[in-house]
Amino acid sequence: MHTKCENCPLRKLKLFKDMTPEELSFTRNFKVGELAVKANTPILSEGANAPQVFTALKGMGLRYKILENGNRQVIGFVLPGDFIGLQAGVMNEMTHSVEATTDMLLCVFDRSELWTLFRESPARAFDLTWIAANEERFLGEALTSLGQRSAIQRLAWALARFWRRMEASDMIKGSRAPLPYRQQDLADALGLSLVHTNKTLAKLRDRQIATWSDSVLSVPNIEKLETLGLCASEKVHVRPFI
Amino acid sequence: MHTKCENCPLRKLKLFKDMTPEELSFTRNFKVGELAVKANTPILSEGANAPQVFTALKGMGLRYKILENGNRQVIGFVLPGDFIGLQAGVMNEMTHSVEATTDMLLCVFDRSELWTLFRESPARAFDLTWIAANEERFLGEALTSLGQRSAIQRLAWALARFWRRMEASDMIKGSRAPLPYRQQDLADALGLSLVHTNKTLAKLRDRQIATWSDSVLSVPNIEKLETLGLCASEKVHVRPFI
DNA sequence: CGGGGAATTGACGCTGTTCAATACTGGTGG
DNA sequence: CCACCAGTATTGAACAGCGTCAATTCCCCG
Repeated sequence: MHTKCENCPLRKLKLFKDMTPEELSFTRNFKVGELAVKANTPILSEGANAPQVFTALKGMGLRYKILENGNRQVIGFVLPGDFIGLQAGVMNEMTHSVEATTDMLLCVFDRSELWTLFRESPARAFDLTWIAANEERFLGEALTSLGQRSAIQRLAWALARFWRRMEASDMIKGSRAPLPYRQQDLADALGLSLVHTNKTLAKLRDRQIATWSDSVLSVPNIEKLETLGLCASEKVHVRPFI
Repeated sequence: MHTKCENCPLRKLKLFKDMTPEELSFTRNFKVGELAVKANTPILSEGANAPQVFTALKGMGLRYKILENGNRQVIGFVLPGDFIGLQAGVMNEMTHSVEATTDMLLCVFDRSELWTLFRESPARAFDLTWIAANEERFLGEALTSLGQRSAIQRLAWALARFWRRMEASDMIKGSRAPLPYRQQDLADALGLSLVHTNKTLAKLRDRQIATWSDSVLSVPNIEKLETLGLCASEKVHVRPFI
C-alpha cells in the first residue's frame, strides 16, 4: 500500500468530508492497493463485470458511452476523489466506459468486499449511496443542459462547473486551472459538433469570459461565466469517500 | 396501513425482485402509511427537505427541473415501483421536483428512519444503492439520447423504453399501453420543441411504427421501434424495492 | 354556448451540422 | 537535423434539422 489512508492528500481538501477514526480504519482495510494508469488507456469498459472498483487519487479521466452508430457521448469527467465503478459494484455491470485522459493513480478496492462494507459499516454504506445520488444529481443537471441550454450556455455551464469543482480541490493557481481534455471531449459531452464547439469557445475568448488553450483554462470572472451558463445555486457539496 | 406489504401487488410482477421474509418484515415496519395524490399535484419540490420518501404503488408521474430562464427539463417518468425522494433521503435536498400526472397512490416512509435501514438491514441498504445506481444508468442513457440521437430516434428510444418497462409490469393489453402524458412532457424530456415533437410523432404514425393518441400508445412491432431508436441491449433489469 | 388546454399544421429562419481546407504541434525514423 | 506524419485546433462556406410564430381544430368541462 503506497499511500496510507491516514495520509491521503484528498482528506486535506475542503471538498471532502472528514472521516471518523472508525471509518478511516475500515476504509484502510477495504483498500487492497494502488494502480497507476497511463494516459489514454481504458480503466473500465461498458458491459464489463470488473472485479475491482476504484477511487481516483491523481489525474483526470472521462466516462463515456458508445452508441450503435459509433457516436460517443461523454457522460462525465473523473477528477481526484471520484469513485469509479459503482455500477459494477452494485449492478454487476458497467453501463459506461471509463478511461484515463492524463496519467492517473487509482486507489483499488475489491468488489467482492462491497458486501462486507454494507454489513459492517453502515456509515460507509450510506456514503456510497450518497455518492450514487450525487452522480444522479450531476447527470440530471447535464441532461438539463443538453435539453434546455444553447451552445454557448452549455459551454459556459460546463467550464463553470469544472472551475468550481477544481476550486474546492485546490487545483487553481491564480486564475488558471488545468483542463487536459480535447475540444472533442467537451463536444461529445455537450452534444455539440467539434466545429461548433471550437467556434463557440472562440466567442468566449473574444468576449473575455473564458480562455481555454494548451490544457489550461483561464477565467477572469467566474460569476460572469456562471451568469452566462445559467448556473443557479449549483454549489459544490462537501462529499464523502476515499 | 391500507396495503399490506405481504400483499403488495408489485411483488407479483416479474420486473421486481423477490424479498426474503426478513426483508419483507423489515420493509413493513419501515412503511408508515399510504398517500393518495390527485393528478397534476406536486409530490416533492426541488430544494425541499422533505421528511418523507415514497414508493409509487399506482399511477404515473414525472420528475423535472426548472431552469432560471423558466425552461423545464423533464428528467424522468415515475411508474409503479419507482422510488421517490432518494436524494432527499441521503442528501437532505431534492435536486428536482416530482409531480403526479395521473392520480397516484404512494407508499410512505420516514426519512429519519433511513439511518435505521442502513444500520439494521444491509440487504435493504444495498438495494437502495442499487436503485440509485439504476437511476444513474437511466440518466446516462437519456443524456446519450439528447446528445447523440436525432429527433425521430429520440422519440423512438423513449417510446420503446416505456414499452419495455410496461411490458415487465403487465401494463400492456394487446399492442396497447397506457401513456397518460402530454406531448409537451415528452418534448421537455427529449429537449425538443412541442411543435417538432408533434410533427415527428406524425412521422412515426405515418410509417406505422408507433401511434400515440388519447393517452394510449400502440406499437405493432417493438423491434422495429427499437431499431429506429438505436436501442442496443437495453434490457429492463429485475429490480428491488417497495 | 363559451372558454381553456391540448393537438395539429404551415411558413419562415436561426442555430448548429457537415464538408473541406489550412495550420500547428510533438513524436518518429531516416 | 530534417522530413514526415498523425492528432488537434482553427476557419470558411453551404446546408438542414429543428425552433419559433401563428392560425386552426378538437375536446372536455362548466
